[in-house]
Amino acid sequence: MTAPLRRVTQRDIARMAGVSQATVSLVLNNRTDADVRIAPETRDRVLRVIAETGYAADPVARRLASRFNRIIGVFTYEPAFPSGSRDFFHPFLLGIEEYAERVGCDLLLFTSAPVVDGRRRIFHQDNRLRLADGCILLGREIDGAELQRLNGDGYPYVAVGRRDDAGGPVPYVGADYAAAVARLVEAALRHGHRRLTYVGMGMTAESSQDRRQGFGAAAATAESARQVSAAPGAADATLDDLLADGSTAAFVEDFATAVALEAAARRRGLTVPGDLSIVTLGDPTVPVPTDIVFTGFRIPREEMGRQSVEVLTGVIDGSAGGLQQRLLPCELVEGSTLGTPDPAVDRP
Amino acid sequence: MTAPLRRVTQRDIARMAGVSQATVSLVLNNRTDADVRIAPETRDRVLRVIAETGYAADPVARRLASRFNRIIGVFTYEPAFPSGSRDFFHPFLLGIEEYAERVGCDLLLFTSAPVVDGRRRIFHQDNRLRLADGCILLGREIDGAELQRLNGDGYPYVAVGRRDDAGGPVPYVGADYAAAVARLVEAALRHGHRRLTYVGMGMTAESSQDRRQGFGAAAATAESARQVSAAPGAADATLDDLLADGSTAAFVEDFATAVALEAAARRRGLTVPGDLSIVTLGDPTVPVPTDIVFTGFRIPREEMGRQSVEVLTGVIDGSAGGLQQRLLPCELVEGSTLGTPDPAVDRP
DNA sequence: TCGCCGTGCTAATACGTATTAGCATCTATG
DNA sequence: CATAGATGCTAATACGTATTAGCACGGCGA
Repeated sequence: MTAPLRRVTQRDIARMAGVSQATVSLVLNNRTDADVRIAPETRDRVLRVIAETGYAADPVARRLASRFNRIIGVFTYEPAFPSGSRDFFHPFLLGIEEYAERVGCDLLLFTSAPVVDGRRRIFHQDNRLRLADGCILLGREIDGAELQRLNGDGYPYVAVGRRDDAGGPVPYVGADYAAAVARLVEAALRHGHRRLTYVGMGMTAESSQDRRQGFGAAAATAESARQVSAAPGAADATLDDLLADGSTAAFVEDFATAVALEAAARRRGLTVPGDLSIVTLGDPTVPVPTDIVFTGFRIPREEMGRQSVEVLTGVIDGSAGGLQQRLLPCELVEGSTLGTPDPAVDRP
Repeated sequence: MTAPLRRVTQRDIARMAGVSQATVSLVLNNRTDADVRIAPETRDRVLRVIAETGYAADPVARRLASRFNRIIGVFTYEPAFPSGSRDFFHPFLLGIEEYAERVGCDLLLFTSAPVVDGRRRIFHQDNRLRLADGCILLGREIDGAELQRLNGDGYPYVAVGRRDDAGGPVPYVGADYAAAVARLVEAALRHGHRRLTYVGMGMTAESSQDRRQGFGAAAATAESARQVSAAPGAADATLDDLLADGSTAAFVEDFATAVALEAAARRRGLTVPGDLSIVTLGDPTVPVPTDIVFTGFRIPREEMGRQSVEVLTGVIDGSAGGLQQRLLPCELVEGSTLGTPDPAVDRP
């Protein structure tokens, strides 16, 4: 083991080439402004020494001196790994990674952010946000107070998924849930469904609100359009509720709940979609094994990742005018769980 | 939009608290050495101002001044995303992420490294390795010259997967392929197989060498133990070759090749494992759909990721003595493709 | 009274780069 | 031959933090 030799610096290069440190920096950055002139021989000499030594500028010092780092931060607003939802977030990361590579940025995952009260916190004692030029926020729910603080600090960021204003507009790249749900509702109406039920997970997350709003708007002409809440574990109770209401189509926010509901229906001898149509409203957030292809839609996760980087770079260099909020369309999935309801019969 | 307000610095805090910048730094770092003393009242005053302003030290400046960054770099030595192998590498990343979180480090993905001649390069014009305190290297094949350079520079790194020396020992966390393959060969011998064939992908990667070595050592007592090379596309030719040789068991390095081989055998009316046993030597590196559970082993990818971070932190702070090379055991998979060979019959 | 020590803090400097004002030197021009 | 302008480079400084030598002050013992 040799002693950790000191890093080669611009000073060393300068000494070797017989110039000043400033000249090395100018050559390195290929500055050719009108008021910065380097003789070709000098430039070559410096470049030769750089090549010989294999010198590379220290990015940390560079960042301190100038303004940017070419680093994009990624903050995952979910409890620690390993968690069931990690597969759900992976495609976002792939898109982010792909676009970051294209624009020549490195990606900093803020794995060091501590978990307090079951969720990650951006702001804490030893906040490291500034390592990156800007940050992408991932997660089902994002604390509005933290968004507000980011806005206040003028820190460049983009949320993946639409977010309500928080002390100003929040830049985001989201999925157009409202439109996707509306199209599914319309499809159900065309199939002859008249009593629809939205089976949701909660009310707070923007992604839930958007789905509910799309449902409510599109189902306005139906005979009945209710919204209830349910969890995967309560599938039987949910099924009872649907049957009691006479609903023929369930729009289920959570994929796992849809799977459980279908299984419960089958156990009772009901057919899907004959006795009950089940529509899912997005990809599984936790892994659920099933052989059935549910009718529903797909969230353009990779594309959202890509575009979030695109928007972020715009926010960082200030070139993003009003284009800081985007909603991407979701692709509908033609599954086997939405169909024409059987003529009403007395059900047990 | 407000003008991008200047960052709050220690100077600002110092001014507000009526102390010097140095004092702020000392308070912030909770220094309580014998020769550094801060009166409790002063400390409280500074801390109060810090809390009020929400100040957080700039990690970049901190890194420039001190030595460490609490950033672990991850270099993926594969061509750009999207590539088929990304799912193979995901579990490594999960392990890395998990352990990084535990030790409070952030993760820097070097997505900016350019691809030259079909592979990523660590060293290039605008080398950013120094952003991180150390680096984890991922990839099937890693350029020995680059490892040598890392060793020469004294840059802390760890390879995931065993690597040959390169101007010195290479720190790594690998999988013990030799032992895993040897156990599978022994199982085949116990089943009565006498003519074995290793179906490989190449000779250069260390992971291939280790498997071949384990095969060769354990199969020494067999009547015949050959090694051939093959690709998934040439499954029929490979099958011909196996039958001509009279091999009853194929040890297939590449998962996709194993799947193709089984399909080819089935098309010819052969049974697996009756007519031919097929053993796989690791997880799929590209996604291959199959319903069959192949006998083989599982690479402890998440654990390798975790331990690579552990080793790296040791290398960085110099506390890792001789423990810089680890081989982890692979878990055997009891599949349905290794069995007792049918009594030899004339095959078409 | 002097020296000594402990206490609490600050001034100065280093880290490695980018930027800018400006100093020499040389050439062209009147 | 004085001067203006172009050319090629450097000195100085900023970025924000960590570290260290050392200053000022008060109390205490001799």
